[in-house]
Amino acid sequence: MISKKMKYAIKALVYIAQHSKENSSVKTNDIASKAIIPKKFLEQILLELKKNRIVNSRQGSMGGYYLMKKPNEITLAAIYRLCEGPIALVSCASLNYYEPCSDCVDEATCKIKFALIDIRQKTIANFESITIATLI
Amino acid sequence: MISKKMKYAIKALVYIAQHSKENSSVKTNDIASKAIIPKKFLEQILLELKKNRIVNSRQGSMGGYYLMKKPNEITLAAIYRLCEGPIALVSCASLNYYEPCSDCVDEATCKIKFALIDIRQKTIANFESITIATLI
DNA sequence: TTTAAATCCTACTTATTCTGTAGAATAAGT
DNA sequence: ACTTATTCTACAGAATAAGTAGGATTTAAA
Repeated sequence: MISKKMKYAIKALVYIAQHSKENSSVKTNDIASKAIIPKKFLEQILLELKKNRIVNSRQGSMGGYYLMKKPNEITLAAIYRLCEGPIALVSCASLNYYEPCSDCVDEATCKIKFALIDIRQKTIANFESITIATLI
Repeated sequence: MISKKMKYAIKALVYIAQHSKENSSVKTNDIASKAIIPKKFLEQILLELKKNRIVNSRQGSMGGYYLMKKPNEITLAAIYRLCEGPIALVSCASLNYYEPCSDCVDEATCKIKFALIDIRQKTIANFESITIATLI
């Protein structure tokens, strides 16, 4: 199960994609009330999405958030990595966040590792097939 | 990422599958020391695997654990559900543990739900393709 | 029948993560 | 200046993770 953070992130991105017209931005307040997300929690999430260049923002009274990428370029995989961490089920099966298992007996012959690398590949493919565009 | 509990469960099941001969059982102590798993934690995990009829046990000095199913009948999906809960990423996309989202705006038209039901199906297929037999 | 060795059971602990809140600083438009 | 937004940092309460502790129970063998 994903965290509420990730669910809110998805809902917020979908909302922004649906409600931003040409050169416009969407306010945190609107997203929070319409998509039913605790506002102060949402602020933090949007800030993190901004740090990762998925959205950008304008401050001030005409401010708000807007997407920095096309909806079909924002994949579930990217959101997952941001909110939940590595997609791999164990660190030794991760490409970007590889770490040996502290309780590993023999990594070279560990069949669990190879099986979970296979799962990771399939999961990434699944997660990349879904984007904000498919959720609008 | 899976919990240590689940990783230990997998390792223990693999160890039992590898080391139980005809009518024999495997001791917690052996599993713990050879597979590098904290013993008291492992006890709890094996107890839970027993409650779920994946393993069975004998008490006493010749006691220990043995598989209740064939290795190829113990799927990653079953172990996951036992250790981590539902496979679905959100409760509203779960079949066995369905619950509506508390923050849902309109479930009937929620595209996130449908996308995550799709992900669930694919994940289940992936998790069922791996069994203890493939990890021996 | 006693004893040793194993599982079984319940409770507790410690650290971390999750899910938010609070409040002030900063920026921009009117 | 004033209003309205984002930005930043800190904090708090609850839940979960990852074990530990200690004894009760069961069984086989001496």
